[in-house]
Amino acid sequence: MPELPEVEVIRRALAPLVVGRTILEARIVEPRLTRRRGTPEAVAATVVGRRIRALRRRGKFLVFDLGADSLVVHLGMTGQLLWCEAQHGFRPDGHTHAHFGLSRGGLLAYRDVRKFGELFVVPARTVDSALDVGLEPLDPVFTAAALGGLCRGCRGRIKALLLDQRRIAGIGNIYADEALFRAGIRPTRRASSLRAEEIRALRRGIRAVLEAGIRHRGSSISDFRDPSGEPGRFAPLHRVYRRHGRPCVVCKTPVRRIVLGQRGTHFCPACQR
DNA sequence: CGGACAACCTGGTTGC
DNA sequence: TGCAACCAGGTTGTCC
Repeated sequence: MPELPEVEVIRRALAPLVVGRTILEARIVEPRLTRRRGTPEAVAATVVGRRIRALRRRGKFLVFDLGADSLVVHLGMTGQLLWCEAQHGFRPDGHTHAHFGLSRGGLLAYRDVRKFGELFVVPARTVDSALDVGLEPLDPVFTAAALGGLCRGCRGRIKALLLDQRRIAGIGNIYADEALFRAGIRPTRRASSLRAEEIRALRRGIRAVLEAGIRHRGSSISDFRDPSGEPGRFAPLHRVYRRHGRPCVVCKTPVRRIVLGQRGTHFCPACQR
């Protein structure tokens, strides 16, 4: 569910609501949430009493800046962060695994059907090393030269490179397929075989599709919701993702689906070489 | 290093 | 209608 655009949509919606508020209460009821590091009790004890200074995004991670420490949230496949302006309107269901009561009555709930998401606290100055993710594709540092360098140093397939969070941060299965379609590149190509012109097209395709995803408030296949519970509107605009068997929007050739690295992979066999 | 695979979870869809 | 099989936006660990 949540790739870079969805996480960014959540960040933009949540930041004006939570920044400046103090965490008054933290309830983490599903211990799996903190499996990576810490315990529910330790995380809760660290965040209570702290003011949220900023809300940032790094790849698919949301980072709540609490001063000396940062609270990090990853939404896995089905994680949601839902906002309740008034705490008495909070109606947790069986999939609501944590909630945070904030000053001025706000409440932030974490809901996650499949429980692949996680939540942990790290010292603020160690966030970067703890997350260990690569280039932000929407940052100025993500140049054609930078992407070219990654491609040259990679013997695998280009789609695998796009999905490798330690090289490029935030691209998931939907946006990888969509970016490769826009660039006219077959997902099975060896990354090191891309020519300079293809690398420029890929960089453009990646940025364009991520920006479009954000502009349309995310891709909701089934679970994605923004903090107010609204689904995104980008899914109907996907050009290849889960459109196998249907005509390519450009050339009418049927879109194909293959499995690459255990992930469903969609492309137009005519447009993508 | 790359690739194949299983595992972690739950629910929706498909096909017999 | 019932039920099994398969699929899913992600990540990690193991093995070869």
